[in-house]
Amino acid sequence: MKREDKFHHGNLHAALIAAGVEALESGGEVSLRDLARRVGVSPTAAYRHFADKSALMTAIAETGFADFAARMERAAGAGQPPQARIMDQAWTYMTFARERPAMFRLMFADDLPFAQGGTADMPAAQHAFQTLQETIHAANPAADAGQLRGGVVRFWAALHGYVVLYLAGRLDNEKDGTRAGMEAVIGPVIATL
Amino acid sequence: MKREDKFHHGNLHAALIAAGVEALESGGEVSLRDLARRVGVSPTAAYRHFADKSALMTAIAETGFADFAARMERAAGAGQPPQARIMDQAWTYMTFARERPAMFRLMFADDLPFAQGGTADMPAAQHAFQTLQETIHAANPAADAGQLRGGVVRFWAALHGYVVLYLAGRLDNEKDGTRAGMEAVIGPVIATL
DNA sequence: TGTACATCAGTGAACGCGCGTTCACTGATGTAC
DNA sequence: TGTACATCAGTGAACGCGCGTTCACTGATGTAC
Repeated sequence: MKREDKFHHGNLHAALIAAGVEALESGGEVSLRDLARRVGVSPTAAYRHFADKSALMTAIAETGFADFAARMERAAGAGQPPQARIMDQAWTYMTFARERPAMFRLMFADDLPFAQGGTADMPAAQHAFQTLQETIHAANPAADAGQLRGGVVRFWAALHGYVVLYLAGRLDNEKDGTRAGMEAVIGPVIATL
Repeated sequence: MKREDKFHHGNLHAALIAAGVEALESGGEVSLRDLARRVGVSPTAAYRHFADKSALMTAIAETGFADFAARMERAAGAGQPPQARIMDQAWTYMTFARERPAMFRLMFADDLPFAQGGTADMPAAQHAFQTLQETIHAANPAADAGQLRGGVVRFWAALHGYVVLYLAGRLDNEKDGTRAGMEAVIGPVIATL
């Protein structure tokens, strides 16, 4: 047992985050009081570990980015030609959003402090972004920095928009939810990189 | 004065929607009670005109789509070659989102009843979509139905993703907020249509 | 090894708030004769 | 033209809820001598 496995008390920090993850998986809104309840602790106790609610939410989002980055990295190493690896990452992105929609929304919410000025202080998010960037660079090694960035943003926007519209029920969910459906839409964008 | 311009009471339906639009422009969350307050009426009165809060929110979103569709149609008729008209629509989309971010978020929220199963019962939304579809069709008259739909979804996803990431502060807001910045990213997607 | 004490992770109660919705009602409007 | 009446858009009070956050506190842990 590690030092963090103390029973009587302690480890509340991690427990609150875990409860938050759980709450996100099982639906809607996450409240600080509810997380305290799940952990079996008074609401006040959370303030010993987080400055306020948004700090807690940021920490929860961070675990989402960690999972996300790990999946993206796995996908990036899988296929053979860069284009196929990019498509694998696209499907991974889509799959993550479908499996953990509430977490996905939190990660890309715009009312959290870390949203301002990008995710500079969110290493896992940076990591996922870089993984993608490297694969896109591999697909077109001759590209200069500007072209590369333009390509990354283009691909990311297309993919993110597709996923977001899908989650919002704005696409044809039967067809567009399949890998083939996604490839038909995203494929030509990859070809522009 | 029309029949709807009654003073003493009446016209609450329109007044509540107008208050909702106003509340959205001036920031965050919209509550039914707050709208009633703005109009100078008891919260209960709203239920004479809307089944519940989400019906009110849907009506508010509807006015957003009406404005949006009108702007999109104007943009579609402006430039000369189809590609230029498509880009005009892209910039219009982006501009709408920047000018009315809270309304934009409401329109594309996924927790409103109309989100389920697309926006079939939201004529203005359909209208905007069709305007875009027609311009894209004009850009490639030889496309069959499947190709056309694929193209529309591709363009829409790229554009929507770009705008959403922009609003969430995930892009380089200085550069990507300009028309030139957007064109560099979106242009190659238009070329795939 | 045993005692004194500082530290600090927790508690419990409260503050002040706003929300969506329901209830029984009132009082002005407009129609029928 | 005047009266009786039904309609229906509003009111006011309440229900029950949950929220984030602050306050003064307690009681277990671990360190110093």
